[in-house]
Order: sequence, then structure tokens, then C-alpha cells
Amino acid sequence: MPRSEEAEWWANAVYSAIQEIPHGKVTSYGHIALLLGEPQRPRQVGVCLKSLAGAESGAHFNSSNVPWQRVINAKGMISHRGPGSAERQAEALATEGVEVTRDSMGEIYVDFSRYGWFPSRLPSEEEQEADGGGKKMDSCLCKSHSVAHVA
DNA sequence: CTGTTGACAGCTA
DNA sequence: ATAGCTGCCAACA
Repeated sequence: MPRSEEAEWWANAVYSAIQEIPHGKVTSYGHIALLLGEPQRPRQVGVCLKSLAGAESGAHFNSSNVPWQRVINAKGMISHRGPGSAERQAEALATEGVEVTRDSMGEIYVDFSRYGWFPSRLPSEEEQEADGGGKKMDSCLCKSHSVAHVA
């Protein structure tokens, strides 16, 4: 299948998955990729977020209906991609009650053990598998990172 | 058109 | 604990 369609499917899936992240919770780029069945493409998740339409664009998926601020890297750190970007993300998270911390380097972190959201399956997908099969879901594979940066 | 650069992450040394 | 490699692929110089 054509690459453009593939890319469109991917972007659509990424945005949809991110919309499943509960208010006040955060997850990682890698986990979004994992939920989509593409564990080796966490970078492409970031690529999609980079091109997320603005709130006033009128696009189906835009920065006002896609909680982009709830996606951070696997270390629990808010990746910087431009001047002040990490600050804005931290502020957006603080608005929804997520407490952030900073290390000596000024890097901003979120404690996954408190705000992490790492379900093994996308909530919407669980509904689809609602057939009689005794498929037990392995609850949650929370990576209790315990915020490594203990120094 | 080739080479680099990323909103990343896991493995290796 | 830290640094370097590798996989991935779109955007850009």
C-alpha cells in the first residue's frame, strides 16, 4: 500500500491513542507505539505530534482535542524541542494536576509511579475483543521507573 | 539525490 | 551509571 496512506493511518492511530490518555496522567512515546503494535517506532510518534495541527486549524485532530502534553519520553522527562517548549508542556501538565520536578540540569520530570498510564491494551480495543473468548487481560504493565534520576 | 537530524527507546560494552 | 549503536522513517539542507 502507498506510503501516504500508511502515514495517514499512523498519524490517525497516534492521535486517537493519545486521546485515550486520562486527564492528569502521562505516558511515553514508546508506549504509544507499543499500543499501536509498532514497538520499534517511538520516533514516528514524535513526528506525528510535531505536525499536529493547531487549535484553530479546524482539523479533526488538533492541539485542543489531542492531549499532546501527556506524552513524554521513557525516562519520564519532558523532551525539549525548541526554546520554552518544555516549559509550556510542564505548565499544561500542572494545569491538570500533574506535579513536575526538575533536576540540577533544569530538566523537567514527571513521576511515572504517580502519574504514569501504561495499559497493555488500548481501552477502545478491549471493547472490540468483547467476544466470549476467555482472553484475560494482563491488567497493567506499569514500569515503576521509580524516577531513576536519584543521583 | 545523498546526508543529517530528530517530540524515542532498547541493547551492548 | 554512562556512552555508543541500531532500528525507524519523515522532514530538511
